Amino acid sequence: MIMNRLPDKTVERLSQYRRTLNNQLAKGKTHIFSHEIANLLHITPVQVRRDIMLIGYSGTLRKGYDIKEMIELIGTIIDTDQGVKIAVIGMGNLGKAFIHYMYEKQTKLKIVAAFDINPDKIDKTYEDVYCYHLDRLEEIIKELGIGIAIIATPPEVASPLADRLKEAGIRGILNYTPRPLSPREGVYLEEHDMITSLEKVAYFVKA
Amino acid sequence: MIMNRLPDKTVERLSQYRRTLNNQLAKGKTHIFSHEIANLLHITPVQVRRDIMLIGYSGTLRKGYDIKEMIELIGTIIDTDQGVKIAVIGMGNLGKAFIHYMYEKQTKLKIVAAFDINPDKIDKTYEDVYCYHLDRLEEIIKELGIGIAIIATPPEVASPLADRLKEAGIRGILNYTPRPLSPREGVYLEEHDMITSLEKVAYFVKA
DNA sequence: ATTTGCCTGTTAATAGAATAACAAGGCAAT
DNA sequence: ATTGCCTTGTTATTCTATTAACAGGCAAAT
Ligand SMILES: NC(=O)c1ccc[n+]([C@@H]2O[C@H](COP(=O)([O-])OP(=O)(O)OC[C@H]3O[C@@H](n4cnc5c(N)ncnc54)[C@H](O)[C@@H]3O)[C@@H](O)[C@H]2O)c1
Ligand SMILES: NC(=O)c1ccc[n+]([C@@H]2O[C@H](COP(=O)([O-])OP(=O)(O)OC[C@H]3O[C@@H](n4cnc5c(N)ncnc54)[C@H](O)[C@@H]3O)[C@@H](O)[C@H]2O)c1
Repeated sequence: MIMNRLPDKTVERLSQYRRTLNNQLAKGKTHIFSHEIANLLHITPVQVRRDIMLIGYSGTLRKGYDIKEMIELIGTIIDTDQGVKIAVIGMGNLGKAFIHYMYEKQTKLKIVAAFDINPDKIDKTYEDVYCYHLDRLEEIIKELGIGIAIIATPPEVASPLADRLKEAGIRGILNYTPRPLSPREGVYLEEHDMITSLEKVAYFVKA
Repeated sequence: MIMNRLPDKTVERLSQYRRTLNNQLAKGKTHIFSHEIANLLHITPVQVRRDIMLIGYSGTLRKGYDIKEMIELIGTIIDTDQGVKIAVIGMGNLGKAFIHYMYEKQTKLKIVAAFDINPDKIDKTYEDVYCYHLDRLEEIIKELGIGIAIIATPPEVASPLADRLKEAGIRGILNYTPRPLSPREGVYLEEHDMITSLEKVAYFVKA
């Protein structure tokens, strides 16, 4: 199947569709209509159908979409076959929350290592994830074949860290530090900051 | 100043501009050019100028923008005078990370209460934030005048919780649960899920 | 057998956001 | 004073995303 680069937002929704579909499958459903998916995710049915069109899938006319097929198809699009290995840098509250969150999730994404500089955290295992000293960053990334890094360190170190990560061969960074990172050639970057979200909510609440 | 509803994305950036401007002010700068702001945030100068235009501010021609003035103006737009009070529901790793993050930040946004159902967490203070039993949710929201809630509980309880929050008079919800909430009349909703972000990164890394 | 109703798939229209283009102002150097 | 160079402010264009519109098809009801 020839697939042009999908729109950003469609990719985000595919991830959500899959999660929802998995839930429905677990409940014993085998087929689902676009408006059912839409209701579960609180978006419009048209948008669901449009996204499905973009990935080249087709439902059957009066039965809707085959849940299992669709889950698998989404898998071939957003997963890689071998799965993606992830590292968390900074084992504070936030880093731990992420590891806890990903623990025992059935996705192809797997947090396989954590890094810190605080001796209290190093060489300990938190929910199956081993924490290494930051000095070993490049070594472990190579050894385990880690592709994506989540930055959850204090803001000051985010930028130099991103440089090291790029050099070490990391292909994608998820930055939770409030310090925005400059895009680096060949490294996909995604950022999120709570204060920005909160101030946005506050603004629209005020109006 | 008559101000139409600002675009979503502009509001997000205003929050970031202010943070950056505060940093620069602390370094002793008094004026700043659009391209300097742009570099610090890794966006384009045009976009900075356009946003500034939308809020009706003007810089001086060869000196750029007066940092102090601009910080104040952004304040009048996204802050409310009395500040906004915030509650965190769910004092797990994530809830604690948020409280820690907001602690001692100089913004008008203030986390003033936490709620949980686990006796180990209740009636304790974490970084100046007191944790109440969920039973007292409505009472405390009214008493303290809380306007925004951050949901960091297990996913199952998110939806009923949102109903209670609405009834209690909450105007904005920031949902960090992977369960999408349906919009509720009169309550501004913002959501973020790490797995979606990760899968998005994974997709674009793969391509 | 025909009609009705309800889905899908796709194209067309609209809205929203980012980028490009450029006029105008003023400082600095000459 | 004139020229050249930056920088702002704003309008126009392009790009991206969402929503609307509708043709096509099948199943069930009449
Ligand atoms: N985006 C958001 O919504 C959000 C929310 C909360 C916190 N934050 C940010 O996330 C970051 C982490 O927050 P937290 O609450 O977990 O903080 P924390 O202080 O609990 O954890 C930081 C961890 O990073 C470690 N660390 C320090 N320097 C390091 C280095 N050079 N390399 C590797 N590890 C290092 C520390 O030892 C500590 O374990 C902070 O930058 C904070 O501002 C963001
Ligand atoms: N969006 C993200 O990026 C992200 C990341 C990590 C975790 N999460 C989600 O955030 C939530 C919290 O994660 P965590 O790691 O802090 O989990 P956690 O288990 O550490 O914390 C959950 C807390 O909620 C409390 N709680 C349970 N039921 C409650 C109720 N009815 N009312 C109030 N409090 C209640 C528990 O006592 C506990 O303290 C989970 O839903 C998790 O899936 C989201």
